Amino acid sequence: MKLSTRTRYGIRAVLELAENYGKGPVQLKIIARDQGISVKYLEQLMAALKSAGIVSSVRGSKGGYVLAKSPDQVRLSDCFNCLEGPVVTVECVENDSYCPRIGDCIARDVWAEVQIAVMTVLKSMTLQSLLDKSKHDTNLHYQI
Amino acid sequence: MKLSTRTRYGIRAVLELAENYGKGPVQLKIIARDQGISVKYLEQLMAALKSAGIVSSVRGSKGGYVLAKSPDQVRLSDCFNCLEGPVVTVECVENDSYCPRIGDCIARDVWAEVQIAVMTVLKSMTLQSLLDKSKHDTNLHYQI
DNA sequence: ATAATACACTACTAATATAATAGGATTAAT
DNA sequence: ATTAATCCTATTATATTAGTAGTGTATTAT
Repeated sequence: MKLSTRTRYGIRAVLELAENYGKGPVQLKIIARDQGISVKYLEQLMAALKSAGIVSSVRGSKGGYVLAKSPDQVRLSDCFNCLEGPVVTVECVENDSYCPRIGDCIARDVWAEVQIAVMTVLKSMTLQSLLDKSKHDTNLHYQI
Repeated sequence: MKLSTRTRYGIRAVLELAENYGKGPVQLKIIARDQGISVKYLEQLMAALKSAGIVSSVRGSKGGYVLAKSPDQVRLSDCFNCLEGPVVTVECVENDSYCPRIGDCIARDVWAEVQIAVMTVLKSMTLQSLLDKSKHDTNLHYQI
């Protein structure tokens, strides 16, 4: 149950946008440089974040990306869902009609509870709450 | 963050052993048949569970596997760790010296909290508590 | 003893998913 | 027009997961 680079990179990118909220668009090449990610790969992550309504883009010269909402409106759970997909993919947890034993199955309960626990943590965090936590530090790069 | 078949199958197998606790060894071919898993694949999972001290084996004719402890002594977290590895693998959460920014990094806090949340759920469950939950049902197969 | 049974160990292969790269199209500012 | 940026699609490389195969070893029943 490893975290993909998609999610790790994507959340670092979104945190960088949160830092620059209200200061105009940030270009991909800047984020890519700061975070040590390829521009082309980052493009794909931003496309996903964009269609999820988390960021929006400004095309053309002097363009870039901005957060689509204020940092306190963006939950980590939204970013995670968008980048990583459902928290714990066990088909029967997502899809009630997947398995006929759904009423009886013990193991399903385990994964369902894990799912809820992770979502609860991620829903409780916003980009703003994360920034607040570390406002005493300067020049962060969220290098996970 | 998908769950591997190793973990899904392994936990189903262990639950089957829990059901048969005190009734002598259960053969791999029986578990494999019940759970719809290949014997050869299951062998590998049981080897891991054995070296983690969760199950033990009886070799030779009439042999098989048994739980090494009573079902209320086996936490789901133990099974999970053994089969799946650390809950959320983000190197910096496991290894303090991986990244120099560890003191500053915002994102790391996210994954550390997720890790704790998942472990808390899994530690709170034992094989016995799961069996108790479904004692009104007969002939379960934990078909996730 | 010997045959049958069942776990033990190691290596290999196939399938899938992740991670990343590449190239060209579109849009906007100068 | 030119430049700088996002947008879109396809392709490739790498890693992981899932599963198969074959041989070895211990134990029991006969």
